[in-house]
Amino acid sequence: MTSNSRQRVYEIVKLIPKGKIMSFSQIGRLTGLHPRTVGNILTTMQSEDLEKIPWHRVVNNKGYISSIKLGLKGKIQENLLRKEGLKIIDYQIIDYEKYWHQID
DNA sequence: AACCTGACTTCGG
DNA sequence: TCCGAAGCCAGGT
Repeated sequence: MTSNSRQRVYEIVKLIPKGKIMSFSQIGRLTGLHPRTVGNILTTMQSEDLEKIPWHRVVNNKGYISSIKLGLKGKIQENLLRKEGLKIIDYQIIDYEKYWHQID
């Protein structure tokens, strides 16, 4: 079910602390969804959810802001992450390995 | 039911 | 190390 998967993804993303990041594949493992599906869910978030869920803390496996493909949203994500103290050059988070949020 | 698509990953050269 | 191709599969049409 779509909304069911969506809620599972939201629950995980909500757990990411400020200044930390998670990858699509990490979230995929925790929710049992394919990483691409996680991305699909995040692209189709309603504006009401965008305010409540720290969607900007989700990046790809290489610490790259892949939402740049969507246009403006990518720039917004970059700005939000910078506000949380991350250094980013050309949508690539510097030293991204240090910022993974691990859930065991 | 079949086919298409994508905020992804992995692998081979 | 860097790129492109191949694999992936849930959702939408």
